[in-house]
Amino acid sequence: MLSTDKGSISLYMQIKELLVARIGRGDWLPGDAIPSEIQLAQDLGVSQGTVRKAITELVEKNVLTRKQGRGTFVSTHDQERALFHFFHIAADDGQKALPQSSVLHLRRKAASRAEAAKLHLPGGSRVINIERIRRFDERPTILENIVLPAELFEGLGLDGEGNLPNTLYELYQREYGITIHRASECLKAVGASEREATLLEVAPGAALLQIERIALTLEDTPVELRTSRCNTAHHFYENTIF
Amino acid sequence: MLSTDKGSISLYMQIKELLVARIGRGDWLPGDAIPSEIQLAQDLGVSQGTVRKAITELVEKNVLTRKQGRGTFVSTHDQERALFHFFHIAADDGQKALPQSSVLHLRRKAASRAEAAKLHLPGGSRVINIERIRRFDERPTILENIVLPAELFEGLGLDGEGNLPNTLYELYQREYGITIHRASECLKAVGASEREATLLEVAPGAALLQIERIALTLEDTPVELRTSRCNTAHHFYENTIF
DNA sequence: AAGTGGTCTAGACCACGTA
DNA sequence: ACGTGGTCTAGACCACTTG
Repeated sequence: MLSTDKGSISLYMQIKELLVARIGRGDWLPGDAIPSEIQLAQDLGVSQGTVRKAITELVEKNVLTRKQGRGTFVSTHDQERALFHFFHIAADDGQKALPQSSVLHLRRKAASRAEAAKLHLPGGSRVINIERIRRFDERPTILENIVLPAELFEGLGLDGEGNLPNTLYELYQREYGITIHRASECLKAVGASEREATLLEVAPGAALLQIERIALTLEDTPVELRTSRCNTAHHFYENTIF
Repeated sequence: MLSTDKGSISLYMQIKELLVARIGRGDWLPGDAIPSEIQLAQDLGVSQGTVRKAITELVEKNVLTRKQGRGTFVSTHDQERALFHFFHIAADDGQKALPQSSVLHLRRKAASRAEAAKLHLPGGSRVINIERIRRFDERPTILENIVLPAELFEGLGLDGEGNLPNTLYELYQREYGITIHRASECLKAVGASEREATLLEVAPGAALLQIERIALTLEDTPVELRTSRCNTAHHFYENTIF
């Protein structure tokens, strides 16, 4: 099981990988408690400190959550996490709230070459394409275009298009067992097209903030492409550099 | 020195604060080695593991850098750090390089009300204002407007305006003992003014990416305001969410 | 009271860099 | 050879949550 050979990687690293593998395999679902540190230490034949070090690094990566006196749990995608971890738009007064979403269309299609490449799919794979508009206080502010591998999200949206929840990442996790752990975003300033201008109620050519996100699972598999175009007249994208 | 009372915070936290205080005070300068873990443990009357835990958290915060077999050092602002930690603009082909900078003007003035508030200065304090343009391959791409408290950066730029290095954070650290540890950025898309359009060689009203940064020291004191307006026709702002 | 994570110790041995 | 950080152990006690 665990290797203590001279050339092998450290025990706590092996334990980390083992835990990640078991979570990825679904042994423990988001929200479940994993065995206690002492229990794991006995099972694996190492000391508690070694298990603890492995768990500590997974807590730092947001994979696990410790609760003193209760146990260690697989992290979930609650509203909190969606809001503070993956949603970076705030109002000019500093207030942060999730906007209301309404779906403009939801359809299946063949992936474009660029989409297939970014999602690591074979050329011509089927994808689900969602376009939705997000409003703060009734004011349309963000236009989102989302692309998902159809294979991974089978049946999504087939029960009526408008039935999607506001926080999609909760849905991915609950219904499809897919947990988004990382994302990389590319931001540009672009001019609004005629259609975008109409939908976002701005002048054609007005400056919009474009955010291209690739969302990844724990194993770094890309599973969602999301392009947002955002009217930043009364909102901004915030980023903290540590 | 260290308190082991019941109500007090944990030993390793106290050690962390002590180390931060000594670094802030200049006991060890950036690039210096701090005493070894064993040495510190003896001095403080705790075990190596406790010192180690304190140091580990400071390494994660980029305050210290460990080098196996050599020691633990106060982090420095080398080019690497400037490039990968605080500079988030990359070319469309993914290449990342620091642009060349040229100063448009450097002057002293009274802080505006907003500037004073953001820098936590008393109203009407003197500030240094730098405007510079940054070019990738001769193409003007970023217009930067920088505001610094004059008190902290005495004498900056008085030896000829154009003499500033490309990576200012290195200068702040080397010449003024000020190390930038954190920054918070607010991004918007804005239309180019006439002047900006001329300088950046774009059409007036063209969409520019505006980045407002507040840079902070280890003690979370704001010491620099930087507003960048960036032509994102061939570049983008990248952000990774963990 | 029992079980969990959180802190801390004292010591062992390994891997690495320097002299 | 020596000193540094890096890993690991076995055990202690504390703080918190739950039955």
